[in-house]
Amino acid sequence: MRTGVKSIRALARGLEVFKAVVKRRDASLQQLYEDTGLAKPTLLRMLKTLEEGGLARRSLGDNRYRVSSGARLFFLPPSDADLIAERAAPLMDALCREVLWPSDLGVYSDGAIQIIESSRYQTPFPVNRHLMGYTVHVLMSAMGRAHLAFSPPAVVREIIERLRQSDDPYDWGARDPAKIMRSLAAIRSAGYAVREPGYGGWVRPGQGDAIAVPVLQGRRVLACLSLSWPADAATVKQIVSRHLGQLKATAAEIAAKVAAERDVGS
Amino acid sequence: MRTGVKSIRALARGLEVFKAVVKRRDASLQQLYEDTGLAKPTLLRMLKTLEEGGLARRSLGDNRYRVSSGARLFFLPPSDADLIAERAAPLMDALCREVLWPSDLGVYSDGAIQIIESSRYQTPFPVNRHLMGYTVHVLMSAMGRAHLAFSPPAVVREIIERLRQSDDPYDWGARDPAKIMRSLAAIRSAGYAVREPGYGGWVRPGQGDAIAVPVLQGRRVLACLSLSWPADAATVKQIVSRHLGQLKATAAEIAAKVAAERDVGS
DNA sequence: TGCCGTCGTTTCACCTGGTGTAACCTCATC
DNA sequence: GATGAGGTTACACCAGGTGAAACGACGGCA
Repeated sequence: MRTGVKSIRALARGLEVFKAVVKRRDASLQQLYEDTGLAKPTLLRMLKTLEEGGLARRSLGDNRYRVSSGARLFFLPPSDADLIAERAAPLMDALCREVLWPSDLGVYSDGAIQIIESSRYQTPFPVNRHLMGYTVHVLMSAMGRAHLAFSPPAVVREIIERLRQSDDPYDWGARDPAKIMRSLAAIRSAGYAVREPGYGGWVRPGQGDAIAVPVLQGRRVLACLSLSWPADAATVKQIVSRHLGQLKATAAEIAAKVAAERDVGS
Repeated sequence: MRTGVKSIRALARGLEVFKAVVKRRDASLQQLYEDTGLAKPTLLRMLKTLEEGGLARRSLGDNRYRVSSGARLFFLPPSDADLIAERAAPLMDALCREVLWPSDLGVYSDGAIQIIESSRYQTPFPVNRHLMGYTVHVLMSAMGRAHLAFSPPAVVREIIERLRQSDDPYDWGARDPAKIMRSLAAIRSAGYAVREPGYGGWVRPGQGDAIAVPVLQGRRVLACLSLSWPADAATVKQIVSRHLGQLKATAAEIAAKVAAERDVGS
């Protein structure tokens, strides 16, 4: 993105003040003055603005500033997927710079894999963009197969059971569990998943190909990270030998970042 | 307070942008442009700033802005007391302007009444300030007695039981429940509580006096609202005849505001 | 009661920094 | 490859953000 946009000092400082109020649950002007180093008139104006914006309030009784309870309305608790996507984004960006091919991040949700982040914008190659929020099929896509292969048996059973009831032809593979189990074993020993041959028509200017690895937290698959490229540019073997290591490393970094975040939250 | 402080436009607009992003869970620049009416370069700069401040992020995959999950760190869930205090403050301010004597707002917590808001700053008379956060005794203070008198019997029993185990001499009245019950009945029929004679030494330049009424939500006492004045300025009878109506009306308004807020939250 | 120190508020003049128009670039669609 | 929509950059104007300094309110102390 290489954005040369300048930021707005007045706003940045206002946010600093807000954070300072949050940090102390209540704060006097003097304390904020000491904490932030801003001039008192400046603080007064900013706190007035925060107050009018519904983020802070000033108590009558002690003239101290507090976080407005109305502020809770602005902060709907973020989903796990949001958190993972946010931690993953810079790492995926870095990966894309090294590898040049784009990668996607997906989570299992409701019988499908949902794309929650993607670096397709970052690559100069004509792969399909507009993928965010779309879903791909568990049994057909590289990410779905990686998710299954590295999930505990109980989770796998549950997902398969769910897919048996699906009307979608792409999910009908769930009716032959034995076959699925064989592929999953192969994926586990290889360390990565490819998509079911013939699936993935969504890369338009020629067939695309993809591999996927899991983002693991203990035994749980948090998400899956894929790498895509036009099929005519390289074979799976070539890509694996060149980039599988980087892909796995990125997945591990994502897991580590999310884990670090979890600790803070508790 | 009558504050002549000016607010900061850049900050106010930045908060608007943030709210706009919150409103749509994710938003393109174009959408924010339409929603806020701000120029796009302005939006870019503000969003950049929000991003750096950890409140927003821009997804790689679709270039859309979302609320950062890091914003969660700023958000400590506000307590009920905070919410009540915030709703009550402007009403207490108004009351104080009419009546000229200050009022306090308290909630029962852990065997005592905690002062969570106060309009003592607003009154020109030399009553004790610095009350926020202090606690007063349930059986002795006007607010504590109002709390008990208008609470359901089960709650009253629980509180009395708690106070029996207190070391504080001011709580020893709990050892004669029958006497307490008689006072509570009297308070209920009068519609307001006064403090136990002799209690309330904390109004310094001469004894102070106070009456208190409950802020009711259904059968629950959310908080208690008191009105204080120097004992030599007026008798309880005079104050009751002049101001009890206003005090009760204010308590009812507080209850209504909090109830309205609750509905939004659900 | 008067003095003093602390903390909050107001004033005001400087000039930085926020602002929007206009031009430009990128990408998707047909 | 033309068209249009959405996103970004450049630039020049001047509103508006800024902090020093003065002022005011309050509490503590003796």
